[in-house]
Amino acid sequence: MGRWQPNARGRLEQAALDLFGERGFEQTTAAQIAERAGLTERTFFRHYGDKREVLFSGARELEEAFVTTLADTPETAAPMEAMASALETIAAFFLDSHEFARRRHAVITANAELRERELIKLASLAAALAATLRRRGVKDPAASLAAEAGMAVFKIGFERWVGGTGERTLADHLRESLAELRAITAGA
Amino acid sequence: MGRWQPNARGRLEQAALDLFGERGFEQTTAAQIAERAGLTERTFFRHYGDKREVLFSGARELEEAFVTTLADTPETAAPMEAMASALETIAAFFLDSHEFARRRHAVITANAELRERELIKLASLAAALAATLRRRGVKDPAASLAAEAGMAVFKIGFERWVGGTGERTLADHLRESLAELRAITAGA
DNA sequence: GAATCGATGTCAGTTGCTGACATCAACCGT
DNA sequence: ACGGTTGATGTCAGCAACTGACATCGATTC
Repeated sequence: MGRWQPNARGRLEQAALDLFGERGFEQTTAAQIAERAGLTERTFFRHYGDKREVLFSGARELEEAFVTTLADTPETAAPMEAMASALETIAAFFLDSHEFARRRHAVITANAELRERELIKLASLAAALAATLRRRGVKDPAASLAAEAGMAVFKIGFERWVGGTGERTLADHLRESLAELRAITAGA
Repeated sequence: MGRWQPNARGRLEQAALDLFGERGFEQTTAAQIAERAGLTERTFFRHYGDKREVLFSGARELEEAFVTTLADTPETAAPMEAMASALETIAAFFLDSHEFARRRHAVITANAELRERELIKLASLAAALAATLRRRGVKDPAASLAAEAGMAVFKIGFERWVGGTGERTLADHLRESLAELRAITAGA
């Protein structure tokens, strides 16, 4: 048996989500989160660069998976075809997490600072996707725009999925949003 | 003559942009900005909700102008036609401000917290535009997607304009980005 | 079994930000 | 002309986010 309880990060993230849900993000101090997890405030800040980051540990994995998937699509696919394929694959990661995503999303949308953090994670993801497209030979501004368009589809589709009952899958919502974007931009 | 020097906000914004440029955002304290403007830290926080906000006073006006312009396009225009027209009009606001925009953008891109703030301003703008489109009878998710697509075009076009020499106008870059988005999303 | 390591704890300090209250020129009504 | 009100600012005390320096002590390594 180790000197400390295992899975410190997991305990911190669970405690944070619970406390933010109970009394709100601003009304919760880092010391309170740490205390509920059986740790100290200083340890909290060793695991997370700031108080908000405790809700975004999954972002790195999502970005990696997204980039890998996009990079693995056939070179022959047009930029938005590749994005569509990547979106399809990524949606599978969220198949069993509707309830968790719902709780987390409720906390985030209730606070402006957390929305800011969410947006910069999406922007970072868009930048990584644009770089991947460029590596596939797509020129700018096409690469950046395809990445931003993909993020717009992901954002809107995700919001509608998380705001729904969970009966329709995320992949479903993403396909619908992409089709809608195509219809809208189809003008002369 | 008043009891105080006039244009406190203007002095604070100028001092902030200068100091952030000289020594960086994090290395500048709110008290230092206030001091250079001949005011106190407390007064700084009366004018701006937080330290970052001093760089974003123009966002409200931009959003208002954007929304007004979009609302004033003929009801017959399709969503992206209306967005394109609004982008065109908004570009005129930036005709003589390339140098200022360049300095400000350099400061913002150099700091993650400032990039976060910029992103949430754009998100707020997108939400306002989506609401305006809905008021024109556009359904969701089309309204949200058109707004997000418009913001993507604005973002990419603005970045390319601000990173250029200023010879090509912002309107120019926006038209190019929009055309590129249309080309990309035109797939089956 | 000694040396090292790594996750955690302790403590003191800086900065962002806020509430409560004071000041005093300008303005307003009589 | 004069008393009251207003509004932008100043002063001060305090909390919470975050950081650097150093200590602790099981576990691991040689």
